[in-house]
Amino acid sequence: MTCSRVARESSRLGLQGWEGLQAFLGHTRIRGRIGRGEDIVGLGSSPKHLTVLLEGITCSYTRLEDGRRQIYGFQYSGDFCDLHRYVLAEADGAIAVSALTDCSIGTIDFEDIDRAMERYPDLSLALWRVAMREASIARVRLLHVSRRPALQRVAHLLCEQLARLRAIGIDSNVVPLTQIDLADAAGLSTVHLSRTFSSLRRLGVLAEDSRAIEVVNRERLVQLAEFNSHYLGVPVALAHWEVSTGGRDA
Amino acid sequence: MTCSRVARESSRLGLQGWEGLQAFLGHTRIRGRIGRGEDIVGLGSSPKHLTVLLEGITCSYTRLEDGRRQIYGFQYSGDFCDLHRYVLAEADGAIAVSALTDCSIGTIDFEDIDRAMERYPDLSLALWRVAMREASIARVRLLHVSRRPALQRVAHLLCEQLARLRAIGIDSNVVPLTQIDLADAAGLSTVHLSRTFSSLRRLGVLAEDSRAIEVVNRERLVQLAEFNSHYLGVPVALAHWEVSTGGRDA
DNA sequence: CGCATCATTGAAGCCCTTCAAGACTTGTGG
DNA sequence: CCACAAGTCTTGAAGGGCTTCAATGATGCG
Repeated sequence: MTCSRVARESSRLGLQGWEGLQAFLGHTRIRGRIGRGEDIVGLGSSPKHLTVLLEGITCSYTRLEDGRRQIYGFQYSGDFCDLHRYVLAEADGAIAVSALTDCSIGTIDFEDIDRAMERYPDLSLALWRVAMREASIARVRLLHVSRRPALQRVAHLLCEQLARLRAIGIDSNVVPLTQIDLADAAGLSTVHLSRTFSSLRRLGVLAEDSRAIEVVNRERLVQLAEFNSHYLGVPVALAHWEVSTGGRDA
Repeated sequence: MTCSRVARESSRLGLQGWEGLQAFLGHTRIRGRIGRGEDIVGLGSSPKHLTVLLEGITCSYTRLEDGRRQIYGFQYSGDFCDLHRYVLAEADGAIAVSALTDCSIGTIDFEDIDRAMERYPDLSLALWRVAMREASIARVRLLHVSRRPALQRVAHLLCEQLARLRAIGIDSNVVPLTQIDLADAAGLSTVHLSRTFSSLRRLGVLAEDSRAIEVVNRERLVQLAEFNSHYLGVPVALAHWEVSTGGRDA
């Protein structure tokens, strides 16, 4: 079941050939579980394989000397954790990935990717496209952090997470992150993020009582954020292919 | 002479095979001159070709409804202006490119790229790598805009421009941009950027008198910015290949 | 020479940060 | 089952970095 997520992710992001998809994903090795808070890809490390998130939520981030964290993006079930490392392995050791919930992960050796791309040249275009979507997300975040006040910035972040969750089949109104995570992604202090949440509750966008981050007025949220999901590259047709990795599931 | 810049850019960014390089760059068509301030790639448009900057400086940016501009990156002679559009043509019409100085540009049809990549599969990896370097720059900017005060942010931006200019053979202490451009890239108001420049002059980093943005103490600037050029992927060996595009030079 | 662009400086004020303390939740062990 | 600890969230108060508004100076181009 987790494996189908990988397929879905790949399919929705532009992998067009079924064969290439198989060739690529067939090499996924189930690696087992990672506890919440642990690093999946460390700051200095550069393993020779790609990490696939099978279940759970992770974030890519860097830490400043003083310990503050900047989150570049979130990964959900089926996302690649460190695709940027495939072409810039040496250059981009500055980005780490850590588990925000308990996760289960798989890996695909770079060598296997190399070989799959030799047989299916379109695969590299597909992966390039996936990587560029992440880049788009970072650019949009830059725009908001740079130019938008906290309320819109947070609203946009919430919209984005809901849209991405929906894209992998989770149609919920709850954003499964902590305020701390959102603050580190939005470039705000946790204190001010909490105050921003108060405003959003007062505006009737977030649930007043719920302990979870629950959106009760999606339309208003989108409107506040001036959210346009275009940059997420949500597909026209969302295929739901099933694929077996043939792995020993942990 | 402008054409050699294209070759140099490509070579320094990981294009390893001479043949693939030729096959790719041979399709460059000289398009002529663009005046300062003009848009090279508009906000809604999506032409079916790649734009190569042969001479001059451009920036990629988006504009908010109120007219404010966020600059994502600068392009110098030899850089691609809109490589992101090759794999995400539809999705990323939100980014425009405009000329910050008078420029001369060339184009390469997407179709020609497709064909070159069929013959030289490594070409797609090379271009992917080039695109990822841009993404790295955007991520580093996000980090600074999000977490660093104006002084360090501006210092870092200046370091980056000097490093990139040096990488294309321009070893100058002058950053050929306006304060307005830098402010829009750093996410600061022009007023505060001007004040930040005052500080940098008082610190002996920028020239006191010069009207241009002239760095007189590079070491101190790097130190202030905590600059590490790693993310720019500066090559170990910087080849200086010459290549003729065989075009009618405008 | 006049006009547009760019740069500088002052003043007022707001958004957000930091510090600090307390409430609430969750899980863990006695 | 309760006590305790650790993590998360909330709220208040003080202060600072940056923005906006406004006016002026400097530069360069037709």
